[in-house]
Amino acid sequence: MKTKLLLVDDHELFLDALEMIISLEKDVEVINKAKNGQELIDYLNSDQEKPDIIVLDINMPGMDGIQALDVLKPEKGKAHPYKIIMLSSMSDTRLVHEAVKKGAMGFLSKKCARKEIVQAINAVKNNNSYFGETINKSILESLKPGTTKHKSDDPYMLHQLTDRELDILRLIALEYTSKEIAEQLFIAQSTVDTHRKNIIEKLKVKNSVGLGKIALKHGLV
Amino acid sequence: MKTKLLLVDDHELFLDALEMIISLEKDVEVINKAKNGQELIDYLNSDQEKPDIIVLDINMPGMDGIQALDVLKPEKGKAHPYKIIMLSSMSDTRLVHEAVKKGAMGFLSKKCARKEIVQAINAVKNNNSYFGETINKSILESLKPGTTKHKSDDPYMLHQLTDRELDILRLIALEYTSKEIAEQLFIAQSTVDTHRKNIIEKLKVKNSVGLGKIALKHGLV
DNA sequence: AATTATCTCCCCAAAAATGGGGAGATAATT
DNA sequence: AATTATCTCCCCATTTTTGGGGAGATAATT
Repeated sequence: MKTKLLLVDDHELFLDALEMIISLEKDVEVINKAKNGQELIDYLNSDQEKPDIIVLDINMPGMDGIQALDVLKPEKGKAHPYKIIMLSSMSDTRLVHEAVKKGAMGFLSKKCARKEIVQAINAVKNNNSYFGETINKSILESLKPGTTKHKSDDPYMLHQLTDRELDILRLIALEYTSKEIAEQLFIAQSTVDTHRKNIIEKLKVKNSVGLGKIALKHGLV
Repeated sequence: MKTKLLLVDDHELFLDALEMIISLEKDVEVINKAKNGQELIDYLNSDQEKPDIIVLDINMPGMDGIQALDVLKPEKGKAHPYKIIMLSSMSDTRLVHEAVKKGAMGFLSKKCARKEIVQAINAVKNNNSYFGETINKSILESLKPGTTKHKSDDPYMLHQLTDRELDILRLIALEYTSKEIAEQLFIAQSTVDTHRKNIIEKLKVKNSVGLGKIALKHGLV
């Protein structure tokens, strides 16, 4: 029986290419491809053939890979119904930890060599986990003391903000004043100011310029 | 004689995969691959076999695709020595214009279907240009009246600033106040304020948050 | 010689943001 | 029942930014 794969990536070209690489292996077959998290979920909820392994890109518009992992979370006590290999452009340690915590069994950087993806599939197929060489290096690197990480590059930085704070942050980054934001959201200017204060505090920046930069870095604007 | 290709992308996995897709075509051959702009330039400056067509990713660390185009620019009056197809994750109209202006003959989104890359190669091989369907759509979209173009994405936007203004802009983007900037540059705070005023005016933004975003976009910080 | 650009600095006033504090309402969780 | 989180709003004062004006010094260009 061939191992059944489902590939998820928003770039069709990459998706096709990945399929070709994987199809060279004779004991593996790609049963479907999805262009975002939603398509993945929809497929799994349908009554079509279920995959053994899901290769899941992290950066996707709409529902991203990490969010998709949340949805795929198995019921308490049960094992993960699917074996998952994450793919990412950046090999960010935090992302690796996050993904593993949410049940991923493998993690590959897109910078990895072709053979790594095959190795990863074989490893995961046998219930082992696989983390690319690049990833291992970056994990070791991050364990070194004294390595200054740019806090503002933390992809989960914005998770500590509430929904409302995200609204406000976005509008600040769009160069609106507190008064304008208040008018748009039908709340008092003082409320906007309070939110602004709290966001600056939470994100550890000096002023609204810092807020704008973080919003930009995280694709909020 | 087979058409000789050189592929440039920072993701090795994608590079390998792209090579496989292209290798299915019998009149085309991939003679080399590069992982960034510098490797590309180095290869072209070496005495190794020269490619007919270069497939060039835009987003790469270090020297990106657009910068590489600058370096590859032919001497005045002469035609481009290489035919270039740009690849990009985003199909940004501005990028397309920029790339075409700098001599690219094709532009593809990574979202494109597999066959598009083949079509693009064939078109460019015969001295035609090729722009993916996705791209065409976005160009047409941008020609629609009422479509606000993002002026802040103009890569030459900062050229209108004087050296001193660039200094100030950078410090503002680093979240310093006028007073702090004045102290660092040994000038009066009023001078910094004047500069700030002028920069906001020149860059057509609403406030310092806009300045921060532009500085970030242009790698000033 | 005259113009232009740049950098510098100042005046003024209004608007906005920053940084403390507190506090009520609601909803969710423990 | 009590705690916690979130969103809302207000008070205060201070600092910073915005937006208008003008103007002198210098250097470069026409």
